[in-house]
Amino acid sequence: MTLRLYNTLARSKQDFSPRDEGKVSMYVCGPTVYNHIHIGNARTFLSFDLIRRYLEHRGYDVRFVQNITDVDDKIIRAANDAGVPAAEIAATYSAAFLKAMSDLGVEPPSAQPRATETIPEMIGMVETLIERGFAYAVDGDVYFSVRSFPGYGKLSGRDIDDLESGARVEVDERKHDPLDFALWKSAKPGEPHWPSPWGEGRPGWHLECSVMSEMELGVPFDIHGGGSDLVFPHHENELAQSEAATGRPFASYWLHGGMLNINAEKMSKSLGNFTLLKDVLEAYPAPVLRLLMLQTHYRSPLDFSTERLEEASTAYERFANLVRTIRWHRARPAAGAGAPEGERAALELAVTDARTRFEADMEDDFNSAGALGGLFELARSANGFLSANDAALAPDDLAIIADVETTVVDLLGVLGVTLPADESVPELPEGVVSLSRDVAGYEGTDRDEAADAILAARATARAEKDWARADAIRDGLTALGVRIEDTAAGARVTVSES
RNA sequence: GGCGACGUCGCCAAGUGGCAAGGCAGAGGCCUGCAAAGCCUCCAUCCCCGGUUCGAAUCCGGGCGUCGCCUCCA
Repeated sequence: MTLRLYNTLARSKQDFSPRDEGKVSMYVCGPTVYNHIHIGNARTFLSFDLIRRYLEHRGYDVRFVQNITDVDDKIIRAANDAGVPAAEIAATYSAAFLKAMSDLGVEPPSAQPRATETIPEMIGMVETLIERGFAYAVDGDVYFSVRSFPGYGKLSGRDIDDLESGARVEVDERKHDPLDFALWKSAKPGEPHWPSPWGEGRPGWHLECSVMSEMELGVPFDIHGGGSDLVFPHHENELAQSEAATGRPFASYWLHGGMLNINAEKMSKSLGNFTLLKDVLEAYPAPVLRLLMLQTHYRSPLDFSTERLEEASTAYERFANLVRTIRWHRARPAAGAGAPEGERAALELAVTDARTRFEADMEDDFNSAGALGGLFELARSANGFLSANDAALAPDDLAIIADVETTVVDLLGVLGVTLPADESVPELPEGVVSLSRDVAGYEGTDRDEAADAILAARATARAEKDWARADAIRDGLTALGVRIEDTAAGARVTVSES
C-alpha cells in the first residue's frame, strides 16, 4: 500500500517517499516554555506522536526531532511578572512539559535541542544570510529581507503585496519592508543575552527551528510538523531562512494539525479559554483523552468539552471490557463443545477485516477515526461471538479470541491507546481473607483460596435462592473494590484499579 | 479587506462519483433472581439552489452559515 499524506506545501495529498529508503526524518515545533501546556498544545503533540508511531509501525526507522524554545519574549515577560530570572521560568516549564508528555504517553523525541544550547549555530546562520544578501543589520538587530527571497509566501499561499495591504503589520522605520522579520534582537536591559557580531542580543523565534532541524536531520528532511496556526508566519519564515541560507529545499512534506476548540472557538492562552493538560490528566486517564482526540482526524478542528471526555471514557470501556472478558476466558479451561464452525470462521474474518481496514485508513493521511471505527466493529463481532458461545468454548475458540485480543491491543497500541494490564488473575485485596472468614468460615490466609470460598458460599446461596445472603456477599466484595459479574461460565471477579 | 478550511443522524464523527462506518445518547427486545458486562432490532439521503453525469454527500457554479490565518499562538 502507498502512504498518502496531506502536504500543506502542495495543498493536496501526495504519496510519501522518504529521502532515505526505510528512514524518515521529521521535525515538529515544540513548545515555548513559559507556562504549563494546555490541551490544544497537547493535541498537536499527540497528532504527531500518532504519525510517528504509525510510521514506525510501518517499518520506518524514524528520527524525530522536537525543539524546546527556552528564550523568548513571553518567557521574559513571565519572568518579569514573577520577579525571577528568565532561565528559571524556562527550567520550570521545560520540566513540566517533559513530565506532561510522559504522562500523556508520547514517545520521547530522538533529539530535543534547546534554543539556548544552539546560539553559536544560530549566529552562524544569520552571518550566512547576511553574506548572501538575504539579511541586514540595523542598530544591533538583524532582519530577514522577505523581498530578497523569491519563494516567500509559497507555503502559506500568500502574496507579499496582499499581506501588506492587510495593514496589520507593525510599522518600523528601520525595516526595509514591513514584513521583514527579526533574526537577531539586540538585548534590552535585564534580558537574557549572548555576544554576537552585532552586539549583545538573542535569537529571533523562527531561527532556532531552521538551525536545529538542519543540524539534526540535514536538508531537505522529510516531514516538518506543527499546529496549523504556525503556517504563517512561523513556518513561512523558517522555510525562507533555511532555503535562502542553504540554497536547497528545506522540508519535503509539511504537515499541520487542526486546532482544538472550546465552544467552537480556538483554545488559546491569549483568549484565556484554555484548560491545562495536567488538570485533564488528573481527572481522566491518558488513553481516554487520546481516544477522544483520535476519533477526529488530526487536520480537522476538534471541539473539546467535559461531556466529550465522559463519552470517550464510555467508549474506552468497550475496549477495556472486551480484553478483560477475553483474558478471563483464556485463563480458564476450555472444555466446551466449541462454537459452530461458521461462527468461528466469521470471527476470523472479522479480525482480518479489522487489520486490513486499519492499514487502509491509516495509509490515507493517518485517518485514525476510520481506523478506530474498524476496531469497534471487531469488538462487537467478538462480543457477539462470546455472548453466543461463552459456556461452550473449546481450545480452537480460545485461539481465535486470543487473536482478537492481540489485534485490538496491538493496533490500539499503534495509536498509542494503551489498555489495562492483564488482570485475568487479579491480585485480591487483603480484606478478602477476613471477609471469607465471616461469610464462608474460611480459616486460612491465602487470598485466592479465601476468594474461592466466598464465591462458593455465594453460589450456594444463589442455588438456594437466598438472594439476601448472595447480595450481602456481593456487597462485601464491592466494599473491598472487588467487582463480581455472573456469567454463563461462572462468576467473574475483577479488582478495580484504584 | 486578503488567503484558506469546513457545513453528514439529538451530540461527536468517518466516508471525496455507485444504494451513508463508528462512538455517545435514545426506543424496544434478549440474557440475569437482581446487577454488571454484552448481544439483537430501530433511529440520516448528507446546509440551500442550480449544473455536469447513467449515477454525487462526494465534481463545478452561486448562496447562506461557522471557523482559522493575516499580530504572539500548537
